[in-house]
Amino acid sequence: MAEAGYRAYDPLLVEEKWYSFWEAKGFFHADPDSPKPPYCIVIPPPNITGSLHMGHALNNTLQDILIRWRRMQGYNALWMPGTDHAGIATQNVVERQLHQEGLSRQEVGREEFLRRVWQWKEESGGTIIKQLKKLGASCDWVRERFTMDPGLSRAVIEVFVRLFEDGLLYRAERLVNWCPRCETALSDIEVAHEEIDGHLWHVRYPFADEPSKGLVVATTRPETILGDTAVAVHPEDDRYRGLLGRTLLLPVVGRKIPVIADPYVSREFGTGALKVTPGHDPNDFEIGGRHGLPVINAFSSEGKINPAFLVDEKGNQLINQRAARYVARDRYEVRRMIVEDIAQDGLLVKVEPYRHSIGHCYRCKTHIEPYLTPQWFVRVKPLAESAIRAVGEGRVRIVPAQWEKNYFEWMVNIRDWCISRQIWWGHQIPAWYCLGCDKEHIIEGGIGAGFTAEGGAMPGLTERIFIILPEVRPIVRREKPPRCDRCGSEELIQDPDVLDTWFSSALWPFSTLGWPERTKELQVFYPTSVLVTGFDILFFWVARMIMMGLSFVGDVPFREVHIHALVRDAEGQKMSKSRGNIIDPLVMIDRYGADSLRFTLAALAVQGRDIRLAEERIEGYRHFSNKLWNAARFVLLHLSIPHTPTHCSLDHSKLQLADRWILSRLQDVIAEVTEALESYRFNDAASALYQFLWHEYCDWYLEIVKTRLSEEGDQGERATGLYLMHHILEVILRMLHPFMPFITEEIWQRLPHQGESIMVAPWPQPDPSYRTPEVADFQKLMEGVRAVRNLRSEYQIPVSQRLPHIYIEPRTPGGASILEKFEGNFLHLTKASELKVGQEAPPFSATAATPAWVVHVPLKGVLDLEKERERLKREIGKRDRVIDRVNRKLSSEDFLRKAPEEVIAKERAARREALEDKARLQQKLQMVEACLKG
RNA sequence: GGGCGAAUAGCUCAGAGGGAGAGCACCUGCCUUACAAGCAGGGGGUCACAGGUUCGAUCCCUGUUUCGCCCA
Repeated sequence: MAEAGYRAYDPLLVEEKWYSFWEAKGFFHADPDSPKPPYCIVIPPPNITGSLHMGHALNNTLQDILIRWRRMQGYNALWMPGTDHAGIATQNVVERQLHQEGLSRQEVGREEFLRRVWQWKEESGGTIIKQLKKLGASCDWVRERFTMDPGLSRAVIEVFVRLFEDGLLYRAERLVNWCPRCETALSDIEVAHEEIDGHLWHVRYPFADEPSKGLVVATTRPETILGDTAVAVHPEDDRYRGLLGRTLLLPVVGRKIPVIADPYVSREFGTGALKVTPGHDPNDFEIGGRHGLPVINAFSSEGKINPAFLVDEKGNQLINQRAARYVARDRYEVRRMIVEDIAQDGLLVKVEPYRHSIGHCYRCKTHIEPYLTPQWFVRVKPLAESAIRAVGEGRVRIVPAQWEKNYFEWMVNIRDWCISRQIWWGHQIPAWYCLGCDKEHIIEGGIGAGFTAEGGAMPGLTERIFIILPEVRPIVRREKPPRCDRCGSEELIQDPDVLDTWFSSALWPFSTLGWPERTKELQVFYPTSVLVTGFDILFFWVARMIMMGLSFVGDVPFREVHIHALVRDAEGQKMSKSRGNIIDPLVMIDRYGADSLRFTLAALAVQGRDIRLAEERIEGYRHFSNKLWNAARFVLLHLSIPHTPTHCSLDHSKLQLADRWILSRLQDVIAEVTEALESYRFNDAASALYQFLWHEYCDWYLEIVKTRLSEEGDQGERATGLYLMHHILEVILRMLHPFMPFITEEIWQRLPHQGESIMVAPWPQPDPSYRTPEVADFQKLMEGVRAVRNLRSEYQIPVSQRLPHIYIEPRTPGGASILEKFEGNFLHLTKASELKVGQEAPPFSATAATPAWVVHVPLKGVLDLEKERERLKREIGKRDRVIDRVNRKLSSEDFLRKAPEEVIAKERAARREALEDKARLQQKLQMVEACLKG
């Protein structure tokens, strides 16, 4: 007898082996010259700084399920993998390393810094790829791409230049979202708004000509007083009408500022008087623009106080002893100092607690500062229009469709996209500036581009630093031009900024396929079939890919977008390191195997609801892996019995009811699972397989087959049973493979099989000729078996104690013949010795009724009459409740007149059945009561 | 402030205009020739609240409450 394996499945022993096998065989590779129809998914590229978290695990499990399924269906399935250079995140990592050496990136210089980033990427950037392999991801790894690869970088430059040439790119000075810690601009969507508990400070701004009186304004940001250039009131606010045109003295600074009228001001908020800080608030910037107010940058790029704020209304520097203390201190420290100083001056009227929402950097959580700097922007509106149409017309289908609404909402209100970042790691902007003819707009010295903190060069700088003013005339080219077109000067400097990482991500579906080259891959696989992602990057990524794909390839990047859930912890909290509620997928894989983790995620992936994951769930699904493993062991044990043919074919004449039942159910399940996958209902597919394998194949079919295997019976029937239990298992394995690739391969390889691997075996197709109405008969028999088992359990008769007789009265025509065909199985499943059909049962027996049968189990000597009486009363009570409910319906004229025929018939049948049950049970009850008396 | 979603068994969640379901947990009995990570059986829910539509609502509509998310 062949070794059928250990009793409990151990994933660690097999997973790595099979992954290497698949990879070595080249099963992951998609050949563009294949005649098969293409199916393509591009991976949402994980950050090179990333480590596999549960979100990745879910996202990539779902993609792998789709890819493996389609591959088995005969598609030329390409899962395009790669990673994202993650500009800010990666730069942060390497900067931290430098700091540990006591260095800054400015000190080592751009070239050396980038060398170090690349070195870090080579050493650590592949971590997440290895982790994806542990998960079982069947990506075409030989095609792996990185957003900073030469090819992809070329695509980035190409798109930038074309956008510029089409007038869709511009460089301008705008109030942008600035992270003072990362020291770079961010786009609007990289800012996360969060409510925090703050204060509302009411501050009196004295009149210049009457300092004992003044105007009270309310502010949540007293530190921005330094940049105030006016106080605004609503033009129709009677309280302040007389104050228009008067001059106020700016607290702490002493600068003179006017009172102006602007309809933007809310009369209800605070005091109805608004301090206007055009340099530090987008709305104030607008107001300032309307009134020609000066804009003061009170902060440096690090969020510290800029000496430039010390100016009077004519722009002259002011020397103010007290205010000078603020310089070069952090904005929040200065807030405290200013509040103190204002209080000292008697200008602090009151402070009230106030909850408001403020922007945080999505990378480092630092409070965002609106900050006036020159940046590059994409004019997105024209691009968005075609992208809106693509979804509106269904050329891109978003699943579940509810997300389309969010998509439209955002796209319609889209604003220009700030794409320049003041960091070094990324695609440097292909724009050059001429030191010959444009010199007046370029200032040498300072830090970064276009802004300055303390001014002057930092010690140890190794390269020239330029401030490039908004008025500069950029020369945008695919390569560095040898000389200026305008003046012929060879002194050209490249824009020091790099592009938003999402700019290169937006090109991912076509840049990875070789664009701008017209590659075979692009022809075959573009548009890709589906994009699988979380809703958190719908705007960051999905929308932008649609825009870019339409503009540059002329077609949508993918035909469908499947938006899946976010993985939360058992309490519904977002998993995060700071909360300490992380469930690490790698730990779970080590503990339970990748298959169990994958199956769990698929089973919980319900559309439109987040996943609450607890380790117990994964543990629970490990039991499912084990169940599968043991079912396979059972099959293998019997297949290896000597003289048993393992390649026998199906002899239809030998099929028994149970065989026809399981075959019929198998066709249903194949259809169900396939259909669920087609509509991204992973949970439905998973639970259909779970239910079928465990509760139909194992609980019933394998149990039934045992009777045939243990008998010295008909060799043909025995062979059919062996064949079918193998066949059904093999089909289940193929359907489970996309969900649980490792265990299914391990079992499949042990079973007699054709082909090299289950991962390239065909996906099963339902065969309607196996469907049979006898399924209903089988279900009746199952109910009969359950009725007997229930009586057994009620009377606590152990399975080891055989029941000598079971009496069954069929209640439906043909019942006796169904039973006859099933007699042997019935006896085996109930552990009984003899079935008596249609005969009167002896008096001391327990009775139960199902729709098809009345079952009596003789229990002379065991039957507790008192107990049986109570049980029968309970059963009768159940029937009474049904009769009551149905009678209420059937006695309603309206119901009889308006309800559909089938419903009425169904109710009538239910009543008839309940009444019959009740009559029989009552008869039985009378007998029991008679015995009790006698 | 605007928008979206959710509320069903102790927990996590499916579900459908006509008999309330699953998994886990719980209770009872079982080492029945694959599996105790198992087998068999069982208890348990005013389907958030209030109205409306309907012969019939847990499901559809309206409102309320609570919670979550997104945007401003």
